[in-house]
Amino acid sequence: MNISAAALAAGLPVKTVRYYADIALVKAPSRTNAGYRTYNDAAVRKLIFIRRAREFGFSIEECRELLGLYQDQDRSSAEVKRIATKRLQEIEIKQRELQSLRDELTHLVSSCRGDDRPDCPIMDYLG
Amino acid sequence: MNISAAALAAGLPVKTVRYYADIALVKAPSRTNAGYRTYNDAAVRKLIFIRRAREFGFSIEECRELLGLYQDQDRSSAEVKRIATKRLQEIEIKQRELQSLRDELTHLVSSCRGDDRPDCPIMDYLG
DNA sequence: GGCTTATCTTCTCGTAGCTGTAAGGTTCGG
DNA sequence: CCGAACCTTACAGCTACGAGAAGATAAGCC
Repeated sequence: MNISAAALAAGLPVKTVRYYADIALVKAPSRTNAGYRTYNDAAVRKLIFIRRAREFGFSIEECRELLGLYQDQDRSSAEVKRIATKRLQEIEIKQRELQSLRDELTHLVSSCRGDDRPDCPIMDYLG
Repeated sequence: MNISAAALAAGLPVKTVRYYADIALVKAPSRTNAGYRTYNDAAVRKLIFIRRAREFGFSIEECRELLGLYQDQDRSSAEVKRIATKRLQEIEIKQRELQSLRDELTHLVSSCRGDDRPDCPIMDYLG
């Protein structure tokens, strides 16, 4: 499987797959004589794993750690749970931040007439 | 007022104030003979305006636009409201994304025993 | 005046996670 | 056997700064 077939199978852009190889996250298992990267099913599974982890918002370094655990027969689920819980807490913090931004902005937007006059509570608030 | 006094008054790091000058967002109104940036109250007000807008998550380019409107006597509040509404929608979209991530991750985390055995529904899901 | 220290300047590099583009080699279909 | 479609590396660019270097200037203190 060359890189475009692997990328397609993994649901990732070719550029991203090459980038992951560059940073040694998921390297191509082999190369052809001409230097083309060659992927097998196991490598594609790793790429899919990374894609899903990225969709959860895990950083590349966290993905690297998770992938290590994925391939570790002797892992403890506690370690996985610890990383996931950390991410969950980050999400919750972000949510609270967004909620307070939203509340404030909603208030400002709804109190702005939005006509062709310059008076504007949004500007008043910012200035 | 030199840059550190202005930064303090605006509640921004010096580095950020210099950066805003570099990108012509808020330039220092003047310079001393030695080349030191000199700020006045009007410039500090602009910096504060930008800080507040950034806290709402507006991009630098949006801040530039908002600052233009801030200084425009003939602005229409409709234009301000349009930009703010756009930001509000982005926040709402982000919130929904985070909520579904949170739901999924919460489910996975709570179903993971988190002991020293390798069995883990989080890994099962990702792999 | 002179000395030390704080502050200023510009400059470049680094961050995260890619994406775009250029210049060139390889492979494949007709 | 030729052009199209693929592959390679390498480098620039994106956001919004932050870190750090090297050197000029200012300010405080005696």
